[in-house]
Amino acid sequence: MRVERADGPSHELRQDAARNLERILAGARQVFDECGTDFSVEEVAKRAEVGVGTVYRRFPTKCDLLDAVVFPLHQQTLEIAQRSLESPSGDGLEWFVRQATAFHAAHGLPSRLLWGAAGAATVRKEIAAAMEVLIKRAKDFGTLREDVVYQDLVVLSWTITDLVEATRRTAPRIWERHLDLVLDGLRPGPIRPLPAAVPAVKWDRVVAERHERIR
Amino acid sequence: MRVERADGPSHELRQDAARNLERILAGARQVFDECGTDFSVEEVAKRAEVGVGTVYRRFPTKCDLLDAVVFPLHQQTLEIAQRSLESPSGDGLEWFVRQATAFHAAHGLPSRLLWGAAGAATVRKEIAAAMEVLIKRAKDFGTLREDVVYQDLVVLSWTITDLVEATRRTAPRIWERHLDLVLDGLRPGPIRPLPAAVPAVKWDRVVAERHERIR
DNA sequence: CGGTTAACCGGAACCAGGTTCCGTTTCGCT
DNA sequence: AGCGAAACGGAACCTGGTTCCGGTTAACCG
Repeated sequence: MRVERADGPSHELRQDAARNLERILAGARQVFDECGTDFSVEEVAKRAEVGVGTVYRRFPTKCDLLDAVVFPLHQQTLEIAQRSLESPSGDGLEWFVRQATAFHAAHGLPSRLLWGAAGAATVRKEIAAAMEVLIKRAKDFGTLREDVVYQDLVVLSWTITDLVEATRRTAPRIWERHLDLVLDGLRPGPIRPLPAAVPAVKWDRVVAERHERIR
Repeated sequence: MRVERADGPSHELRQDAARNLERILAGARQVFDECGTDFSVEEVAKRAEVGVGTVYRRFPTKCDLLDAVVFPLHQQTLEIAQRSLESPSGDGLEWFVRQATAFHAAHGLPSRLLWGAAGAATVRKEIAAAMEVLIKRAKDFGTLREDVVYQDLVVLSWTITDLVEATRRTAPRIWERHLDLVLDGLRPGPIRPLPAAVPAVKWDRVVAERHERIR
């Protein structure tokens, strides 16, 4: 008797409401692209040519609105995981980590927000299942330490995506060097050559960009 | 003829002003301990038994106030760096990274804010100098790959401190395992045993804590 | 000491942005 | 056409950072 959530209306929307919902989503995507998470609900309403009240009936909070905008990204990450299962070789895991990170780097959303969004949990579980398979394969093929567990890979992805976020504007490829380093380890031994480091002249800008100030 | 900044008054403060400055700093430290970066200036003023206007004359913005509170942490990190120079062995670098991370874990400030604070730049340079020495020694002693550069260590510290921040409440030691992993690498080979992973029952909470929602 | 004044004080007012409220309008149905 | 539920819009509200300004006071001078 009452519509519960924006992501799963329990009854048909009235024609005008449906039209406005589309407009709101379109406007939100637009504003989000421009401002990232700093987008203002007022601005979204303006783009959608709608009152703020209308936005808020559909999305009770700014956070819900963000969830809706972000929703497709979960699905796309899952698809990367599934694609990396296709070849049964041992490097699917590494391929997945690289692809997923590159994909993440391409859009501007902090991974904490991406995976904290409502509805992310179920997708996360599916990705986890895929990763367990990838991990097993990598161990079988001898490309991964036996004592590494799923958790470690998750933590690794957290650190790498945080790095991506901090350096997107100033050194958008630095995460690749760091990932290579983590895969091989910092100790001397049988290693592959690393990608180039950031040129010294650029480094100060990289540092400045990562260090933020409040508000 | 005009006092420029709170961190370096160019003339003596009037007695009442000096007293209030102390109170404000004390209050700010207190409130910051309780609320982290969400502390409100109004609350600081209340603790200091002072009007907001008084706080704002001393610290033109909330950010400046935070800088003042955070200032001692820079110095302490530098001291860790200097202490790790004392022994001329090859493991000073690793010791420094571990100590500095542990120190960082002990207080609640995101490292981006810590190092973005005004006045951090000079300390950073001193720490960098120390790290260059530590890196050289580690390479000479054969405990560090030859192709690793200063930048890599900085990036490593960024990722590890971000991890610390994300897991402080739920898995405050997980960064140690991850650091061990990064030092040795994820590939099979001559490795040392890792610290335990997070127990499965706890893991969901760790994940939930890291994934934040907007506002 | 009283007078003078620049420095200082407090808190009301302002502003921005998220959220709520409610009188008005519109859709969908009979 | 008439009716009620659903939807609309935007003014009003709230929180928290920041600014403003009339009143107060420390410090110094005659």
